[in-house]
Amino acid sequence: MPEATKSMTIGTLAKMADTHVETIRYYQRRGLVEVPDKPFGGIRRYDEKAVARLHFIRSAQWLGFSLEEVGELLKLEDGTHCDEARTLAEHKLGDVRSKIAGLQKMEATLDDLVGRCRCSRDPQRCPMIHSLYTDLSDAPENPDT
Amino acid sequence: MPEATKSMTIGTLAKMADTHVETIRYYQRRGLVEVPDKPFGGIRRYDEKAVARLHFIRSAQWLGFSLEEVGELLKLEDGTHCDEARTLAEHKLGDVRSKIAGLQKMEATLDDLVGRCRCSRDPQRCPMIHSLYTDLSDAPENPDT
DNA sequence: TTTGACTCCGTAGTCAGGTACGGAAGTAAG
DNA sequence: CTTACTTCCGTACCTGACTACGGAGTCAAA
Repeated sequence: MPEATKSMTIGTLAKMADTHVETIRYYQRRGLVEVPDKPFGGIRRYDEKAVARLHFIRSAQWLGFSLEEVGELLKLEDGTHCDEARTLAEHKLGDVRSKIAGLQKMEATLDDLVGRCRCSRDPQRCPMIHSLYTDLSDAPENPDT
Repeated sequence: MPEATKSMTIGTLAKMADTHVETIRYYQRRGLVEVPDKPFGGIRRYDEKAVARLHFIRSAQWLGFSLEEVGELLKLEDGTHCDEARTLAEHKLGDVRSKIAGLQKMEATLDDLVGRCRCSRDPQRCPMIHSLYTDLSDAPENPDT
């Protein structure tokens, strides 16, 4: 582990994590990112852990977790609420698995669609798209909750 | 195909699609759901196709597509822009596939977590959660766009 | 030691995706 | 024909996740 980038300012941190200062502050307000102590009347500094945390938040979000859920996932980190953590992780696992299942269904449908759609010269022959409806509408019995 | 439920009112449609009247109207405003002609001074009626469309919208949304994207997917339906449609579907497919990959990574991590987290009596022993960071933070190079 | 960029912090605005409200008009049951 | 329930349509409001703004303080290079 390189100790190179220790003590970044929030601006540098933002660049490192490919996000914006205001977004980081927003996460801090929401308790997702720690607000480091600031040296008397000085400026707060951040390290690589903050970068990693921001990456994690962005990844989890991209995968469809809300910031609230991300917060829960992040609680698993401290290792102090092991039982809770396991329960939470099990829940998330269920979540993740049904998302995967749903996406795989969509993958199959889209793949099928792309496969059939070899009708470059005859638009009339491209009606299989209708399967988008039927294939998917019976997919998730009970989306989310 | 049963022709049973022809000519539902918007309220019935909402129930059938397990959604709300106002949501349907919102989709109509966004052009995702057709507004049928109304008989002079009467009330608009909807059929099974509308139900299917609403199911589709909800499924696609649940899978992480925005209403704007859902709109694009729905354009595939008329079969008149076959090339465009295929391109669009290919894009979505790429999207879907990387989401699946990301979620599978998360699944593995969570599964591992749940497996290791057999430390009901010793919280200190639960530090593997850190893998959430490292496993995921190098996952999607370029989330969304 | 001044200047320009950056930080801090609070508050306000934005955008997506709904959700709620309210009055007028349609409709169905008794 | 009245009463109760819907529909219609417009506008306003709400939540989540940012994004922008402004004034005061900090810091580092010239």
